[in-house]
Amino acid sequence: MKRRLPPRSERALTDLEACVLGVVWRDGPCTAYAVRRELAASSTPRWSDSAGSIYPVLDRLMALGLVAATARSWGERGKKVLAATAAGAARLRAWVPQVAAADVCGPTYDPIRTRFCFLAVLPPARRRRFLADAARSTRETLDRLRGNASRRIRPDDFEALSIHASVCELEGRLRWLGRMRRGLTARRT
Amino acid sequence: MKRRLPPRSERALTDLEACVLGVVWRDGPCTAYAVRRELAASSTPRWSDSAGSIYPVLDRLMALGLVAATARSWGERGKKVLAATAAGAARLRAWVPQVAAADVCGPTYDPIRTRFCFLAVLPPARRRRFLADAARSTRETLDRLRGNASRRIRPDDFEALSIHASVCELEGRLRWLGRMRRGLTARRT
DNA sequence: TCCATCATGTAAACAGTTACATGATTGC
DNA sequence: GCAATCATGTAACTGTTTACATGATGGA
Repeated sequence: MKRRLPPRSERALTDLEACVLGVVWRDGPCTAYAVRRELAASSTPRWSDSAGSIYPVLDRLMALGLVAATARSWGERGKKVLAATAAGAARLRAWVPQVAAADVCGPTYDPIRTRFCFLAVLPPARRRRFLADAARSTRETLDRLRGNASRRIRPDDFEALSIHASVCELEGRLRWLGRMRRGLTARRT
Repeated sequence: MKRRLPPRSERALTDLEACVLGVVWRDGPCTAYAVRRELAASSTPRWSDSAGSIYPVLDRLMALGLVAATARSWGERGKKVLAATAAGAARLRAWVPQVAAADVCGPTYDPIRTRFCFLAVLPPARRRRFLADAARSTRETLDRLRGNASRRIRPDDFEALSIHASVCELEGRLRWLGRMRRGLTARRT
């Protein structure tokens, strides 16, 4: 029984690893706590803000030599100030442009769409309600995002600019939901 | 040290569990293998088509009484024909409309957007290339999806209709990428 | 003085992936 | 006869989450 998983140093970074590396590169020098807060505040809460995920990832990045820590005295345990190394920046530069590969550019996973696939399980009246609820909830999020996006954004603040991506995505979803709604209503008569 | 995770029967279904339940409900009676093929063929390959994920999930669903299996003789191990129980259909009916809750209606996780957030790590010329590559790759996927969506779709085939959601999403992404591209180019001069 | 926030971690549980393993059936 | 597909699973691993645990700092 031969297991030959490639050693970690040869494997591609996971999205979480790359993301943490990116935050350290962009915001560093900073503490692990700050990274955690940053990820939690992200408009897409893909990852939990738990310590249990960030610290192991940072340990891995340090073992790979992509992130370096310098100790500062603080309290009993001290604190570590993190920064991306030159190798870390290079690794990030290699990771970012990988868009053609695999399924990076395909449709994303959308819980609404997944639920919609099984809409036949609901009676017709509740199908319409589903679409109405989804549209309302999406519109609420959209309004909130538009509020954030209307601020003045520096042209190199790519994270802030990325809010526009979410806006366009949700606008697309609303168009789709509207179409589906009209489809259901048309058939009702 | 008290660990009190709620017992499985009280916990909400994960999206994968609900999805497998949904496929069994919709396509059943069918084998586990057919469910696996179905998930693999899904336009959003969120989950791998591996046996190692499907069989444990089906075991859990059976333990919960949401899916029932009847054995058929086939080869040495036999085969199991699966179908959703009444409780399974009820559970699915409860799961589908949960759209207001939590982050179901927020922006999805988009690897492109995540990469974009760290675009500052690239020199300006490569930033433009990133956007061009992402747009080309997205357009390719979009053309393929539009091909599928142009077929005649029965009005209650919600899975087929859900392709339109992916189309709208990718159209939204293209609009965003175009805007970002113009933004970069404008500043270049 | 007390509370929110800053700060660092660990242990257990769990979900999901990868790789391995086996065999039957069907069509060329 | 052989390859593709149908069919069912297991074992090891790994990444992530949940919950627990501790303590410092600074402001009300």
